Amino acid sequence: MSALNAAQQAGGAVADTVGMRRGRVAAAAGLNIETLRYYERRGLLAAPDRSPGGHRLYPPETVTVLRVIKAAQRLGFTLDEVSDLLELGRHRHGKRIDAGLQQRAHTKLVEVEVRISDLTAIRDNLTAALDAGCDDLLACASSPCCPIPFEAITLHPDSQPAPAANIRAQR
Amino acid sequence: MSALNAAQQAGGAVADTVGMRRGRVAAAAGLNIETLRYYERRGLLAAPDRSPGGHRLYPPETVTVLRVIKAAQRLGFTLDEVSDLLELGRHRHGKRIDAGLQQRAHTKLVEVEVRISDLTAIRDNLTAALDAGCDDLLACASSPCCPIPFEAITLHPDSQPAPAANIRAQR
DNA sequence: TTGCATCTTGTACCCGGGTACAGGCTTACC
DNA sequence: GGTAAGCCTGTACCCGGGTACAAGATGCAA
Repeated sequence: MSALNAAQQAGGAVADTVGMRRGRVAAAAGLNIETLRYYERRGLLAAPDRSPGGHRLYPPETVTVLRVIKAAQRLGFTLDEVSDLLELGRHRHGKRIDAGLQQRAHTKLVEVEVRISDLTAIRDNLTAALDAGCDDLLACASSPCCPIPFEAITLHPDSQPAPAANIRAQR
Repeated sequence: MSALNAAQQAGGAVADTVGMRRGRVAAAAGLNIETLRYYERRGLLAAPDRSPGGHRLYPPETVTVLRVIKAAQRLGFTLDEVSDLLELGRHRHGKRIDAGLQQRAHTKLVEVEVRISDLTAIRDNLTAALDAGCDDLLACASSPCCPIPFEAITLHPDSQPAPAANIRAQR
């Protein structure tokens, strides 16, 4: 990278190859500018070269890296996991020691499937409550004919998943 | 509530009807003690009567209320929504002004269904990546044969859901 | 009456994933 | 060479749902 940027600064003909500053990269990847600095702090994004005045100058591939990070997040990986995954990709070439992405994707797949079946159960309960015409949670809790499984829910707290059926807006 | 507790304190014969203290209620409902105080702060749990020394004395129904809160959370409602729902139940009796639980359950059901279809898409992508033998995210991003839809993911950030495929342990 | 469990309060911290802001410096363009 | 946009740093704050802790008071049983 630094060799590349040095060459670019020496013979910089095309604007894009000199290096992009934060704002441009963020706009190209559809992210908030601050997010770049945040990813750098978290170790997801390598610290880029700097201009003589100290401004970050990113190579164009950075946009791809950011897209990959977002894609992996979409697949359910946390930023820590994404960080591992990228690191793994970097060191994998030549020596294939661990199972890497394949193995982790499989683990994640199982988690996602659990989450889906959990949400499906929730959906069924909501549907049942609608069909039964439930109108008051407190009344339901003491009515034997309400289909909401209050006991099942509170007596088996271990199976309690993230209460994340709620949708957050885009960030 | 306070009338009830006053009556209990006056004629208190059975131990349970005098009022339960935080620890007992929390244990009975399977919650951390601090959670009771937290729910009181959030307005989910009415402030109970106190002993002469200032200790909270909860009526036994409180355990049911807590179970209901947990059940509603499990159905995907946030604590703010649960709070509304309980309030709604309290004021609904006699005058049926708004659609209440039915309407909100329906709204929530739609949200849950969106979340399920979203997770299903994620699952399909993970499966496809496994089947294709993807090994390196960065390499995949520039390979036309990788099934992970990097563009779809990054070009339509509006459809981006909560990155909540990850499972948190029980709380 | 003593001793210990349980309670009281306020306040701070945890998680993950960012976002915002102030005060000063650099860069780009005219 | 002037001016505005953009960037630099550190630090604090946001969301939701809790959890932890310290110092002191109360409650209950032996």
